[in-house]
Amino acid sequence: MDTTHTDEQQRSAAARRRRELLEAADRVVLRDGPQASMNAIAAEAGITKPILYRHFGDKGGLYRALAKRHTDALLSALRAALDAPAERRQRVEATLDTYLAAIEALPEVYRFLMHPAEDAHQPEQGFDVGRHSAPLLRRLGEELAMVIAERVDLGPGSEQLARVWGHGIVGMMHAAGDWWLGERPCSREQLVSSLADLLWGRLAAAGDRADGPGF
Amino acid sequence: MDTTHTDEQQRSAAARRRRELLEAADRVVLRDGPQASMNAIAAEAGITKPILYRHFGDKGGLYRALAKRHTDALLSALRAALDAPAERRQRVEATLDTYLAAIEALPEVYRFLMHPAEDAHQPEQGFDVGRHSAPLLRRLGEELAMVIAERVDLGPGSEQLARVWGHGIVGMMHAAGDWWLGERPCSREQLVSSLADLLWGRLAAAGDRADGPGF
DNA sequence: GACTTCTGTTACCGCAAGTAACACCTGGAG
DNA sequence: CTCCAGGTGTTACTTGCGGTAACAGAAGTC
Repeated sequence: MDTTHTDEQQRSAAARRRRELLEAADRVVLRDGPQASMNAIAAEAGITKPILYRHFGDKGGLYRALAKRHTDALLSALRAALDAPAERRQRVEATLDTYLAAIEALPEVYRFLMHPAEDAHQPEQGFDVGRHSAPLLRRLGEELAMVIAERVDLGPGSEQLARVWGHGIVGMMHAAGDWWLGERPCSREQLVSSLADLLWGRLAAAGDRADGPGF
Repeated sequence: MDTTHTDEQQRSAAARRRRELLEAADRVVLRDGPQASMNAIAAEAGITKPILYRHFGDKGGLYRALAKRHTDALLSALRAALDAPAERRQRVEATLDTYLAAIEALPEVYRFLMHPAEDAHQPEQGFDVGRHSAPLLRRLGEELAMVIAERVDLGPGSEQLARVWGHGIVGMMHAAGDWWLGERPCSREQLVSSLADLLWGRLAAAGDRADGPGF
């Protein structure tokens, strides 16, 4: 082609710019929390607001682009743990541990993805993360359901059972991880094995205590 | 004791007013979704903004008061199911069913408690529910942990195990319920028994499918 | 009648999302 | 060389929210 701007060059330039903007947004969000303003993000990127809006449409669009990066990274790590060649319990534990290690390593990213507007000292402006955290959990749940359905022999109604379990297990992992990240009541290994024990029916198998009719 | 305003009368009048305001806020939130504005709530109550602020401090205060009502109601229903005299599996199922019945009966309340800013067509102003949904789930998790710890014989480390399980089970129930409420893929009874099966270790007990190394 | 206290109001501030309108550069077309 | 097209970027604005003075009336107390 010619010496100058072809369409492809323009497109790749735009994509590169988009990546730069996303990285700037990432820095600001990780520094200021989820209530980072569009002005602040634009300033971090060295530009002004309307450019952000030209690239991402609105704040939700920017957020979605930002969340997709992290979400995809987490998902591929989980898939790897889930597909490793080992027996079931080990793989469940590895998957739980991968998730917990991820949220432990980058708690700001995690909080940004899952919790809207942490410290709203001023008004409550902030990324509407709640609306988008559901999609992440849903994706995880569906993904896990697929894996369960295609690997475990559950008899009739297996598909529905697998989906219920997929979402339920993801929710268990998420809630326990959220609580653990806040209080750090035990080591990661302990948490992993406790959760795996739960999934392995230890609650059902345990005996009642001396007092009361038992749980 | 005069003919008119004693302190107690004033206090009870203030409390009654507060209840009226909360009921108005409830109506607006349930009609307009979580992004209901303070102006709209004040208008519904037949007054103007500053009065709301005198009563509740700020928007978060109003939200907390609003959430506490629903949360307390849900919690007492769950406690009843959890404390019923029956064997463990039946009580687990009854508790799950109570929770699911509650969110099924009043999905708007549920969404308000759990999901921030549903339809932000305008900006993303809305109640910062995410910050407060965590407390609800935490309360549920801790409550369940107490029940488990005092009823089930778990041997050494039982307290930590019970807390992990409490939060994990609550998260499982929450995520599965959220997904079920959105997609309605099966009946409530089916969901309940599927989740109970999961807790009873059916995932661990199931065999591998013909292909692959098994999950 | 003055003083407090509770009710309520109007009018404003600050700040954030989002937009319109304008300015600049750079390369190709007549 | 000039004019146009499409990208970059800007300033300045609107709208709508949370939140807050500052003020006004009613009613009981001294």
